[in-house]
This record gives sequence, structure tokens and C-alpha cells, in this order.
Amino acid sequence: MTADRKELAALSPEERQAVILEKVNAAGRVLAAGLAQEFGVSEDSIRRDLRDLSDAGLVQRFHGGAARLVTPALDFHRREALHAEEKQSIGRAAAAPIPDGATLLVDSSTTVVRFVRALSPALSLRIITTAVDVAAAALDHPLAEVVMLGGRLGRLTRSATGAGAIDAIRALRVDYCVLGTCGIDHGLTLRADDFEDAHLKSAMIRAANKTLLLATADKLGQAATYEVAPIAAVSALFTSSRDTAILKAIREAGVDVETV
Amino acid sequence: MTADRKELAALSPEERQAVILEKVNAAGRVLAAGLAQEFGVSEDSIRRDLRDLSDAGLVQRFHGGAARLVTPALDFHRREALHAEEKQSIGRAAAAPIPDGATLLVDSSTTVVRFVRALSPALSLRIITTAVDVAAAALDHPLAEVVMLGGRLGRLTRSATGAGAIDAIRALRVDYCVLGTCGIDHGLTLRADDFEDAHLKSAMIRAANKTLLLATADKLGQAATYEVAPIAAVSALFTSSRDTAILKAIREAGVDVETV
DNA sequence: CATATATTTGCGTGTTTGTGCATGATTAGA
DNA sequence: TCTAATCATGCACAAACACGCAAATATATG
Repeated sequence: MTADRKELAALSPEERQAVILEKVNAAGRVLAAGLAQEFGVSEDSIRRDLRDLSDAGLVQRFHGGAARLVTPALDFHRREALHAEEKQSIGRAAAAPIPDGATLLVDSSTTVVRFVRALSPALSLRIITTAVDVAAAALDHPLAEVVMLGGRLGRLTRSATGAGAIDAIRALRVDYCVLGTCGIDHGLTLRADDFEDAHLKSAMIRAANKTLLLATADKLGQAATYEVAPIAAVSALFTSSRDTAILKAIREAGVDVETV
Repeated sequence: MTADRKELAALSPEERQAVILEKVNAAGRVLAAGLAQEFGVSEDSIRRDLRDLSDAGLVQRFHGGAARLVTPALDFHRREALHAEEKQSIGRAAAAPIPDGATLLVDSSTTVVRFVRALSPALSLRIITTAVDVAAAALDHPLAEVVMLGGRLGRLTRSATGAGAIDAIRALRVDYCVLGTCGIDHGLTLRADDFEDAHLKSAMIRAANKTLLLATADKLGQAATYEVAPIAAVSALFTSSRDTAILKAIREAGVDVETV
């Protein structure tokens, strides 16, 4: 949305790099030659930008351009296999208190996929999601009604993004919002590079009566630049972390913390 | 080095290796010659890729290609592949003529999933679908932009239904519509019980410049109650059927029939 | 306002990487 | 064994790259 260019107005390197980073995360990969033409600068400047972004650890370079850090190919399944047991038990714990007839709004993450799989088959549920993998898992549930929110799919999250999805969420009113992707510091945080997702998640939280947060141990204390919501917006946190200091602080914010 | 250098977007070696690794793990084994053709590079480059992957301990090489390092306990993907070599070759045949830069509107079926997997990784495509499994497969394609149309998901087709999806399709204008679920009699037919899907499919056909129909042998001559469109609405039929009588009739309706 | 300093940019130079082709070596299969 | 296919190695070429330098621009300071 910010890509509006005034044809000849020269952008500062910072601005340009911000736009490039956005493009990389949206498209998966960009070519130096194409960027040079788009911005009306030489390829050298683009290369300098790419090097800066690479040094900052935000993109991965290759000959001809740059790509997103985590390539889509080495993918979801690999991440899912990582810390599988931990995610499994978090998912199980979070699924336990879900009552019959509930409507759930579920974001995209490997942990919430476990959560969906752990939901009792005896429950009649309504599961709404933007993520293809969550939708696929939810369809295996015998009684769930599954609604997929559409849009352009992000390669990394394998989930819908953009204004369409956000608008659809704004029109919703659900019992539970189930999140698994956020880092937790003083609030729920996301890396700045997917700031579109941040809007999506805060819309999800607003649409829900209660917000459940599922977080593996590595998520706690992970400060990221973009704050989606204050920690008090969360109703309950399910985590494998044993970091008593942080957990105590979260409890004192009024969050029901359950460790597994 | 003159001649027409490929206009196709060249993948970096890293990206190519990631895709190859995926293919190896999905298919069990790959052939160097086939990969070279798919990626539009020489066999030498493929061999270098395979050597790198082998050095990294990710695949096992053999003369002619490479194989998965550890064969997982019988996978349900494997069962599907074994049972449906027919679908595989139909998908491959239908994928072959798709040009670079095309926009595809894809319906839900196991056959079109094969089609999506068979699309050359060297192509820049835009894949729009209502089916979660198609979306998941499309996200593995390195250059595709994937758009998921939202809505309530049907349990059987694992795909969006309803007025929302139909409206979204009405607003589209695409190059190819790829269908795999219809029966074929005198026209494209669907069982009466999913008449909502019939509306969806006819909207998809109307949105497209060309309609490709992928049909396993059992689909031909299968009369069902609801007619989605006349057979002449189809541009090309890819099928494993050898039923000369029906195929002749279809050809005479102006459809380009290709048997595999 | 003028000058000094810093930043950014484009171009030239040499270096690295990726690729394809040629030439032998190796292997699978008859 | 023999034969054809596959493979490794060396080489050449083009594309992409990093580095240094000078001109242009922006920013700061007296």
C-alpha cells in the first residue's frame, strides 16, 4: 500500500530499503535488475540496499537478487516437526476447556494446528481461519463447520493477508480467538516486517470474547518491534515455559497462565 | 550464446535445490534429465545441485538422479500416488502447455492437485483457488502468487462454497480455468446434491478465457443430473479414457482432446 | 550566507559465481 | 565382456558482484 512512488522524487535509502523489504516478504523474492528499474536508480544502489538488509538479517541474498529469509520450500512441515511434543501438549491443554458450540477464530501457526487436532471430536464447533493448514486440520474434525477467510496467501505463514481478510474479521463476533504466532514481551509482539499481519491479529483479538495465546518457551521474553496488543488483552496463556519471572508478571496483568 | 535466452525467470541454485529437495521427498526419487527439462537448465547444473544436496546429507544419489534418504513409513501420500498414477500423468499433460505469466483459476479435486504440482517451477504464475489442498500445493511452487477464495468449506471437496465465493469469481478475469471434478456426458455434469458447486463451476468457466478439463477414465459417460455447462464450453480435455465413441463425440463438439 | 562535513550516487575496474559445452572416466545393464 | 548412458573435471563466457573514486546532493556549523 505504501509503494506509491512519485516518479522522480528520490527516496532515501532507508525508505527504499523499507519498500524493498516489504516487496521481498510479499513476493518471496526480488531481482536486483527489476528493482533498479522500478526505483529509477542504478543496480549498485539496489545492491547496497540488499547488502544492508542482509547484514541486518532481514533478507537472504542470492545472485540476481534477494529472497525471504525462510524460503517457502523448507517449510511448514519442518517447523511443525520442531518442538513437536512441546506444541502437542500446549495444544492439548488449550483445547481442553473449549465448550461445545463455540465459535473459534484461529490464526496461522504450527502450534494452533496441534490445538485444532486436539479438539474433542464430540464437540460441535465453528472454526474460522485464514490459514490453509489450520483449515485442512479443521476439516478432519467430524463435527466442525469450517470457514476459510480469503485473500492473497503469504508464503511464510501460508495464510491469507490483506485488507479483504481484515474486513471480513471486523464483521465477525466470536467466542474465542486462538493465537500462536506472537512473541511476548510486555505485550504481544510481531516482527516489524509483517506489519500487515499485526493489523490482522489485532482485528482478530477485537472480534473475540476471549483470547487464548499458545506459546512455546522460546516465544516468551522475545521482544519484537511491533506491538499487536497489550498483554492484558489475553484471557489465558498456555505455555511450556518455566520462566517464573515473566510468568509472574503476566499473571499480575490479569492473564490466566497455564504451564504444561 | 545468442539465440533466445529463456525469458523464464531463472531460479537461483539455492531455490532450485530447495524445490528439488521437496520433489525428492514427495516423489521418492527424481531423474536428472527430467529436472533439467523442468527447470530449463542443463543437466550439468542439476547434477551440481544433486551433488550439493548429497554433500549436505539431504538426498541419496544414484545413477540417473537422486532418491529420498530415509523412506518414511508408508505414507498416505504414497498410497495416493500409487493408486493414482493415472491422475499424475493427466496432471502432467495438462500442465505442459501452460505459458509463463498465466493466471489460473483452479477447482478442487485430487487430479488438479497433481496438475498444480506438475507445473514447471520456472513459470511465474498466479493461481486462484477455492480448495485448501490446491492452495497448499500451489504454495510449494516457488514463483506462484496464490490467492485463496474464502467461504464455508465443504467437507467432501475441502473447498469454499457459497455466494461469497461465487461473487468473488464473478469479478475475476483469468486465462485458464482448470476443472477436475465434473462428470462428462453430453455436457459437464455434477450430482444434484451439490448444486451450489454447480453454480460455482459455471461461474469459474465464465470467468476464464480457456477451460481445461481433467478427467480420469471413470468420469466419462457418467451422467449426472445437473448440467454445469455444455461440453463445447471446454477448450481442452485431458483424460486417461480410451472410450473412442465418447471421445469422438467430444472432439466433434470442438474440444481438443488429449489422451495420456 | 558561506563553508565544511557527511551522505548518496553512478561509473570504472577487477573478482566471483553460475552456467553450458567438451573431454574422458565410471557405471548399469545386456 | 561390450555398449550406452551417466557422471566428473576442466575450461570459457556472461552475468552479478565488491571495491574504490569522483561528482552531486544534503546537512551541519560558524
